[in-house]
Amino acid sequence: MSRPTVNDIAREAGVSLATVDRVLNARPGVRAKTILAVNDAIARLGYVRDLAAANLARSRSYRMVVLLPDSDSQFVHTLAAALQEAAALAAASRTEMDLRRYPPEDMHVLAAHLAGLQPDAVAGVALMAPETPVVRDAVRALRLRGVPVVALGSDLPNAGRDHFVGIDSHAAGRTAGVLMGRFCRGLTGRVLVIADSMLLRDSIERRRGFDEVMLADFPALEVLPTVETHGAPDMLRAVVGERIAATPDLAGIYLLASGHRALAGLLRDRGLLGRFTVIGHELTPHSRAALLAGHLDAVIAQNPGHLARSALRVLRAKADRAPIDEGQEQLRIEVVIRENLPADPAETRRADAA
Amino acid sequence: MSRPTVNDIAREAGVSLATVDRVLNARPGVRAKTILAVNDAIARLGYVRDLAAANLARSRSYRMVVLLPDSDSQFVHTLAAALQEAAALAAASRTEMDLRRYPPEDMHVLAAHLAGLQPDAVAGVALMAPETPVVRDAVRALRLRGVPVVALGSDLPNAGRDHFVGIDSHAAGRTAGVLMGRFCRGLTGRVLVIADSMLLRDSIERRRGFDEVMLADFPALEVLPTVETHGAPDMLRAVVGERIAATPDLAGIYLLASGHRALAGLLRDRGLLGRFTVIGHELTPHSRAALLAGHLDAVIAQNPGHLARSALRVLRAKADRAPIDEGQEQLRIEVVIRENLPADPAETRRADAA
DNA sequence: GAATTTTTGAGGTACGTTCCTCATTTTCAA
DNA sequence: TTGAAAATGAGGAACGTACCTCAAAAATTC
Repeated sequence: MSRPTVNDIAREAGVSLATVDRVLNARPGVRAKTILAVNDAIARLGYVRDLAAANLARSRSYRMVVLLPDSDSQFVHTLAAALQEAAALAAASRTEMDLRRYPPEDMHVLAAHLAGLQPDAVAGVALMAPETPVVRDAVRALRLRGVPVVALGSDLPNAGRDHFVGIDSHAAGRTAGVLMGRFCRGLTGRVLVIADSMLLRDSIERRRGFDEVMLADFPALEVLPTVETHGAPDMLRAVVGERIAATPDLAGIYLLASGHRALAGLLRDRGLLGRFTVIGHELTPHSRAALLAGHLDAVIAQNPGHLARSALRVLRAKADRAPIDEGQEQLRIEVVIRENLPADPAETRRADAA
Repeated sequence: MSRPTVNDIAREAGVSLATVDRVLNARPGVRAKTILAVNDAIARLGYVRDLAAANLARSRSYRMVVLLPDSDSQFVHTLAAALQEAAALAAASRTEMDLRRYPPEDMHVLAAHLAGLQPDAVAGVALMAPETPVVRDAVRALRLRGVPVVALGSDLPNAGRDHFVGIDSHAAGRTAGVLMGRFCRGLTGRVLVIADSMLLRDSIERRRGFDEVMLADFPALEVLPTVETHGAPDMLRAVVGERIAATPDLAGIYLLASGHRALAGLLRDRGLLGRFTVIGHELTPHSRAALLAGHLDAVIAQNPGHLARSALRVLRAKADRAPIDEGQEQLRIEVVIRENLPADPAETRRADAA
């Protein structure tokens, strides 16, 4: 009738509750034959462990440490907010989050942070960091001490992280390339690429994907060398301004990372708004505003809420040694234009309050 | 130190456990003043109800009925599979799903189905159906009997559903319009629109959004009247074939609903593959194949897995009278092109098995 | 076949909440 | 001031699982 319980399994398998428990929780002291009998009964009855009861009985709680760079990037801010929100929800299932920031320029501080984590006090770690040797070693050491590690937003493939939550930067760059090429259909000209720094793996991969597509499919467009702004708006205005002036046949601008506001300001001042196809990454208040105003044609994004929830869910699964629902944790490479811009979460909250 | 429990609240508020329980579960028989005192204590302690324990104690299980049209549409198939998968996961939290099909041509059968549901045996209903008067009345009656109803994929705004899980068809149509217009940059010509039936609300709204954008922003493109195929591939080949022949300056084709395979076949036979910009809706095995082959330029989609999980989560929240996390339940209008095509879930499973 | 080890059984407590009963106290209106 | 009604307290059982102990049974070794 109703769902079978451990007691039903015991009866069905003709063993005691204690034995069923030993099998279910992989405790020692059970003959292989008995294990099989129990598993048989489980399969016959279609037993599914009641997670609610199990977690309650364990009375275990999970402290997840999340490490983000302490940069003033809007994406990081948005992600931090999404993480807080996800953590508030996760609190109902005994998961708490400890969100920490580290100075983005010094990976030794991050490594020291990781080295200082006590395995018995931390159920898992999610971090967003570039894969430098220092970080790689720190992550490896942490995993050796038994702490699951999830790479957040930016992958750490060679650090042996347990999971990566985020999108494939190379495919994201390709997507940007296709949109740029198609939005510029019929045009012959050049495309300017702007990055914070080409030392970051994400930017490199985006650029690589972008170039691949442009070269193969849109030969009428020539992609210029990357202009680096180091996150400084002034630098962007100066360098990009000079480049625009020097490129009469400019068809498009590809913004690899941040700088939406500075670029919009520059174009506005020069009366160039809407003259080029502009494509960028990540949905932030600035890029959202630019999309709405029509200064920006498309954004390639990942959903920060999804990113945050996935990170916590995956860490929880890893901590429980439970399987992961790949379908649910697969982040999508979103293409956002003005028409499919999702409602602003801040707006929604304001409307709710009213 | 550790998380506060109901007992801590009782102590903090200076009342008994029974009173705390009455307040927490909105049971009658507590003075307003006392309620305030308890809520104060809750806020002071930062109490968060332990869902695991609460659900266990309730030992309530939730039977959700999901009703889908028994059409051979690939989207419905995909959604059904996603629902089964979501239900398997939800089983761990005492939620089971009863997926039923109804003949798509007869809303009276659906209405009878709804009328036959026992409120005490069903915790909630999700249904995908056009908003005919019969359906509207059946939904209203069901809600009056206390069963939460969620509209799935296609909204039922005038039936008073508790929630809509899906995307805004009008905005989806606008998105399709912008892509069509931009992908056809520089061209002057006509756009063919193909629908199963223009009696379906979704198709009407998509078309309306599409037209708005085309008219306002892309005057060089003229949108032709909708061709209806009634879901029949033969009909599509015949009618669309004739229309294509009659339209020498055809620039694009907008597929409002199904028919990806038939259209690809038709274009292939005539040697017209890749000649027009083709934009469609929903990611299915057929549209996926067409994207990969390059016969289809973009698809406007909603994530069926997300749709399924949202539906079950929202029903559960409604059944518990719990608040809904809007951010999480907000479906995105996805733009899918070849470069950001998510991994095929079937492929992933096969790879896992290997 | 005795001694030892391994496996199994029986029974209990705990987790944090829900929901019940019954007794007692407080409040309010007549 | 009294009587009825409303509010509160005290206590306990239950949900399904985890985890503990101790005793009994079975299997293994010499």
